[in-house]
Amino acid sequence: MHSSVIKHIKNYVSPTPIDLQLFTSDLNEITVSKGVFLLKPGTHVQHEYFVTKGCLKAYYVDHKGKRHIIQFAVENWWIGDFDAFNNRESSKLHIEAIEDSQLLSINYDCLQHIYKEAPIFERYFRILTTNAFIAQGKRILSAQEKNTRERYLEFCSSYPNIEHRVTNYDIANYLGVTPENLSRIKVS
Amino acid sequence: MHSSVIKHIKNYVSPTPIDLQLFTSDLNEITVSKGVFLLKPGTHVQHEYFVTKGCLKAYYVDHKGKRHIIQFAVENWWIGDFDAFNNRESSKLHIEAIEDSQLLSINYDCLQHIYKEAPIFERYFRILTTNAFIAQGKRILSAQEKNTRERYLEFCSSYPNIEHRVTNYDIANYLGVTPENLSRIKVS
DNA sequence: CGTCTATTTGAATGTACTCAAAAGCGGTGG
DNA sequence: CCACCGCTTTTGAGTACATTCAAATAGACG
Repeated sequence: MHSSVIKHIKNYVSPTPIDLQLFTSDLNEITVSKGVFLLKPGTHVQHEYFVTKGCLKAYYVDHKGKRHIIQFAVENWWIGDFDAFNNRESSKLHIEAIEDSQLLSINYDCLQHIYKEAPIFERYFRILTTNAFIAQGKRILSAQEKNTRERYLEFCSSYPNIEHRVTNYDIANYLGVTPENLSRIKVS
Repeated sequence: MHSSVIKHIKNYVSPTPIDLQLFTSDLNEITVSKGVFLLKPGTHVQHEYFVTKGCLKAYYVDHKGKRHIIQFAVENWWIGDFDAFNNRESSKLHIEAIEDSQLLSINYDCLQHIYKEAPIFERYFRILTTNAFIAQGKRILSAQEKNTRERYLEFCSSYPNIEHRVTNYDIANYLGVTPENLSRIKVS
């Protein structure tokens, strides 16, 4: 039942069976239906989540009521409010299931314990975070350098098939444009 | 001579003297004058750099010849082409000294050796990268949510005093606006 | 002092935005 | 099975903000 996360881990590092046992014994399985919130603003964030099935979105609602999609997560992605989780603050994000989904959750204190006992996971998350940081840097560059159409096409190729799982409304908010504008560029 | 990086490390983790000795023995001191390039595109990236004195910028030149500032680095910041460094690719960035600067460099192979011998540095860089990732996420949100003036003021407060060390031209490129536009918002 | 670069100002253009409304689509219940 | 409801997508018109191109001014550095 933890096979997908084990496979993911082994893509990056080579843990011993004991390391893996330590890690997976702290995971909990969660099932959420489409439309259900895993997290809402103001919550004390105790967990991060690995998606084994389904699709979710994390978004921020600004002071004008505008929604900004921080990330989508499909199978084999981690999702959470990383700022709140790591800095022990209350959440500023909504995390909502876009499809019926299955997740594995890891608790903050458990993760600290894992880091202490099995530093290989320090390495695993260092590598994941480095990759995420690099990808996010490219997202900034892309927003500065490219127009809406180019960014939309880039988005579709970097999250394959996601345009069929997610509304244009959400994609527009991810790209930082209005749904009207995204619609227009798709037509012409 | 490595005191500033040691102090920085101790802000995040608690290495043993042996760990520190291992780390600092692999550092090399570098002095660069204003205007000198530490890195140019197409170079095989072997090092990342810790700034002990001075100020540098990392930027990308796109296919239209436009410059995009990826990051500035002042005292106690790490700078480098993280994508190229971590993925063993050739550089896509320019890194240039804005002031006469002093740096400590760490070699890729040395760093892998350090990770193996002293996993505490795996932790150090995991924490730094996590913080950088979170800060960068805020930069994306800020660009979507705020206008140029608000972003400029935010920039000045998050990099204190940097507006006196860096040209408006560079700040505009960092913010993803034209120098003309930045000039206008500062007047009115 | 002269040159080179950075900054400011001006005018015209363009892209994306807002507000508004219509059309399309999917799901639910009668 | 169809009618209705809510949400998403599309279309339209007017507006705002940043851009481009051009030129003048100011500042830094040798």
